[in-house]
Amino acid sequence: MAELLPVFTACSTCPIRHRAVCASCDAEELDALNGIKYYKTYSAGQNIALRGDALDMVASIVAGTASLERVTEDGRVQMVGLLLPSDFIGRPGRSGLQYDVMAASDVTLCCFHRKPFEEMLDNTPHLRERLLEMAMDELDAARDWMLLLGRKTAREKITSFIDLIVRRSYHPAEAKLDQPMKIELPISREAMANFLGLTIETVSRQITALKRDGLIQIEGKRSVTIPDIYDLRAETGDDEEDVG
Amino acid sequence: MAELLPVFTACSTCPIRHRAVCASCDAEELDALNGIKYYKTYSAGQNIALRGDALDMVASIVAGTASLERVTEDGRVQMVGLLLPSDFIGRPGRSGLQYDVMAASDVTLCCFHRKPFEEMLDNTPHLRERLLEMAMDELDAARDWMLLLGRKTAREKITSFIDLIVRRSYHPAEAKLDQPMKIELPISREAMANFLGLTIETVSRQITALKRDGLIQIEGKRSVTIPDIYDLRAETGDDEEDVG
DNA sequence: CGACCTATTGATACGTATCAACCCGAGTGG
DNA sequence: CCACTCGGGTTGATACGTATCAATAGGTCG
Repeated sequence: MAELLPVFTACSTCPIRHRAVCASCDAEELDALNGIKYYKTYSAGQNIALRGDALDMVASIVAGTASLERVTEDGRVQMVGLLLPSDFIGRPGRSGLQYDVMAASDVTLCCFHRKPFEEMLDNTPHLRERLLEMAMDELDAARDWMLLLGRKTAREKITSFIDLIVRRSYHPAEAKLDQPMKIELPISREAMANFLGLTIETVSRQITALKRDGLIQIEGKRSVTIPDIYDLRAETGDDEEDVG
Repeated sequence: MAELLPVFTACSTCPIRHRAVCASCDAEELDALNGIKYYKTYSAGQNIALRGDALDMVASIVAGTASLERVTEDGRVQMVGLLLPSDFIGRPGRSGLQYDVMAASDVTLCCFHRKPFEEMLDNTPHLRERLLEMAMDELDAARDWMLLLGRKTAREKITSFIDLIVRRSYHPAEAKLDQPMKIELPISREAMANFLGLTIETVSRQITALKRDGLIQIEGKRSVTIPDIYDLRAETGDDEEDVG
């Protein structure tokens, strides 16, 4: 099931080197991190850790997609975090997990045992600085997401999600917004439903409707082409104002 | 409208001294902060800053309640942050606001101009450490909130909100959970609706229903007595597991 | 080929939104 | 001191969007 994933040994060749928690570390700091890291892989569907567990590591996602999920007493599931490569798992200073961490696809993690990582945090201002930056970015993203969950229609939710994946798939500099764009949905319909606070049936129906309306084309189940990203964004319900 | 609020001049007598961003500062660091702080008040309903504005300060809430809000293009409003005393406003390293900041009641802020505060961050490890801690706490809270917005029923949303206010109103140590508890709702019905992703009418109806069911008693509009907090919590939809 | 999993499509139910009327207390002005 | 207005809140009737229940389709693997 899990295809063999390459093992990266040198941080300098790491694909997430410039976006992850180590992004602003200098060569010396990187050396120190390099000494305590280890890689770990999970296959799609596996849970990486469960709510209430003591997780004695923190990690960066090197490849694949993980999700954070919360569940009601009677089993309704809400995704509360979508973690793509370079995103960070775990909370320094606290080992008790607040949510389930799931591998949405095959996932490779660059892990650090909690203790040595926390010690490094104390000695490495760059590291804590970058972690704060990332936490605040996630907080902003979480707030966008709350608007989506609380106030958007099913159609707006789907278009917003596709736009989110577009934005994470293209570097802003190299994106050609006036040409058709193509993305791979990183998660299944069920995971999308859990992300968006919908049922799988509603997700499916809305995707069909967007296809019918010519806003997207679908090849297979996961591959989406957006003929005009502006047309799609006009359906997200978002204020146009370009912030951030 | 805005009653006169006391002006605090010494950090040592500040009511939020031990919970705010300055909580883990020592006397010397506090002195430095004290030198650059200034107080500012807003009256209920005023907006403190709007999305897209450049906010050249950061601040702690000393008294009152503020909210962060996001709005769709056609005016639907979702609250994305509920800021109570000791909570922090603003983002070091970025002046462009991602959301509107509103005074939900009369509010007193302890403000710092952005530049000197950011300089202090660089020289004061305790400060950045505490800020990271607070950002991660808010992230956890935001994720609970996402479960609420995405998957909970109206009744569960209301009971969850009341429980949230209970938890913020009583220090865990001094709370007597087996006795009736009394709180003041810090925000209007409309603000509750925007917090919970509901309409004001639904909020009103659910409160009436909880009253009818004997789970709460209401005096006036804002004062709520909870005869049995466990009964109320049984209605929140939350997994009982005590985490965090 | 059959079993299984994911996704799609259809019919209906239900929860919350919407539209509308009304209530209540506080301010305001005659 | 009463009539009026205004904002916030409650209650009622109905509409509508999404959930639910159910059947079917398509792809993959044994």
